[in-house]
Amino acid sequence: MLVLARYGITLHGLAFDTMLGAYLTNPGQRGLGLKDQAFQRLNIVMTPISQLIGTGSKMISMAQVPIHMAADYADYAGADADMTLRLVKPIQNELQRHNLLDLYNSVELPLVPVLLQMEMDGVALDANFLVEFDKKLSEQVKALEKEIYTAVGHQFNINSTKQLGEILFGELKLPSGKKTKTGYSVSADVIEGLRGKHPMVDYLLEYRQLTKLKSTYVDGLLALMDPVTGRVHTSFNQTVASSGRLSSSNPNLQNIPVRTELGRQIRRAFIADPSYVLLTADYSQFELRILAHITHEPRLVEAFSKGEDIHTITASSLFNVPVSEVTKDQRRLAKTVVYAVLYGQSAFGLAQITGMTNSEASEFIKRYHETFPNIKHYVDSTLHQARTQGYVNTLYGRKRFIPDMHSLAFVERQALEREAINMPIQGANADLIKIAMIRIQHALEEKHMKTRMILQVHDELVFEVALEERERARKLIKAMMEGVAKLDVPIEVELKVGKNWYEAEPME
DNA sequence: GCAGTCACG
DNA sequence: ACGTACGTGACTGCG
Repeated sequence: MLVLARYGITLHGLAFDTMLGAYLTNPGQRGLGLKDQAFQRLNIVMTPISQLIGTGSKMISMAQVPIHMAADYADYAGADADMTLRLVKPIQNELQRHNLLDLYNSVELPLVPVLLQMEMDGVALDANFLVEFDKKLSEQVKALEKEIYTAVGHQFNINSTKQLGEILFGELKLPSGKKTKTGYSVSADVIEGLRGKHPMVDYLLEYRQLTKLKSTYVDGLLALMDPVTGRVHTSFNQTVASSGRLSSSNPNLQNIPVRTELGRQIRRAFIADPSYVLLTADYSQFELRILAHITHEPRLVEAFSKGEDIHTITASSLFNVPVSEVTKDQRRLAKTVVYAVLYGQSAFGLAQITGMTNSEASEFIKRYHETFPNIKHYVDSTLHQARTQGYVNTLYGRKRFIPDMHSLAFVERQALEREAINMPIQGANADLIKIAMIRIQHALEEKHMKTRMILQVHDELVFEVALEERERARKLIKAMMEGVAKLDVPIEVELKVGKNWYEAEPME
């Protein structure tokens, strides 16, 4: 559809997509492409495209194909069409057996043209800002390199984990901690523990942050920007994530920095066209609301229904203090505990990321389960389903298959159990936002509005809103996102608006 | 092409 | 004693 669109052809009436169908029957599986499916379902070995156009640096495009090979290409193209058609029935049948036809017909297939439009529209970037930011980062990186070399006494490749490990733990004899398969771990949490032990440590952490920003975000985005339109066009991948989420690539616009102030500056580069503004719409604590709905956990349902701050309530319970006396730190810790327990993290893991002791962590987890007893029941029944039926599913019937865990070692079994616990929640989140996206884009089209939906970041949608449509768009988006389904708890959406993604401020 | 690291929800 | 929260993608080094 994208290729045809480049030549002004709009494909209507998309009837079936074998890749999407195969994805729903087993979203954890690799090999959903035509060649793999033909082999799996029809036992036919198809010619790989690499046999015709080569691989790597020697790869050619269709336009460079020598004419004497035209017949081979005709065969190749014919096989693609033929096998695609032959796959439809078997995949349809399997969707039906798994009760996935509804999800397929009312969510995944209608989402295709929605994503297509988002990819084609793209997002406007402020190239001048990125170039200026790049200069600042380059200068700072250079200065940090110098400081690091001086502190160590000689030059080396700071980006090489091997060289860095040898210097930190060999040459400088700093206390080494974690190991990887190939040597010392030099990840940020390890380096963090070395603060104050050597002057290069602080420089190194800052160097890491700045080079990450420069290479992945500043240089990466500039390289992928269309120089004529000034926009970047991501790909939204619909058959990658085993939970039912989308993913984004080339560039990945679902991991633009937000957590640190410096990183967050990158969001200034994401702008709206003149006479437009950016509007972001975030589902507030969506996964927890879904958990409350699935488990009917009274304390959770009550808190959400009353519009209370869920993390403050949890903190009050965990620390046994009145709601009014919960500190910021307690609230933050409560939030960490909630997500840790929700996804099955161990006391050890919780202790690692929070800095508390193992016994404190296990005490928190215990109190959490006492406060919200239905959550334990959800975990137990989900694991039971995974073991007896071999799959878990979302409210909308999306399935993820969980292999038999019987004979597995403890660690592998635990990992699969956590995947099973997480999927119905993360997957329901994905189902719901997909439905909202379809409805919103249809409404925008129907009303002939200029506003366009341009990004999805798992529980957030970003729009480029025509100035004169601001109020209409706000109401429409809020109503459709919050009304996407009727749950046991209210669904709340927070809207922000601004001339760029960084400056977006609360509406209303 | 793998491993390590780090960015996001 | 071990290894330790789910789901992604991009960049760099290195063999």
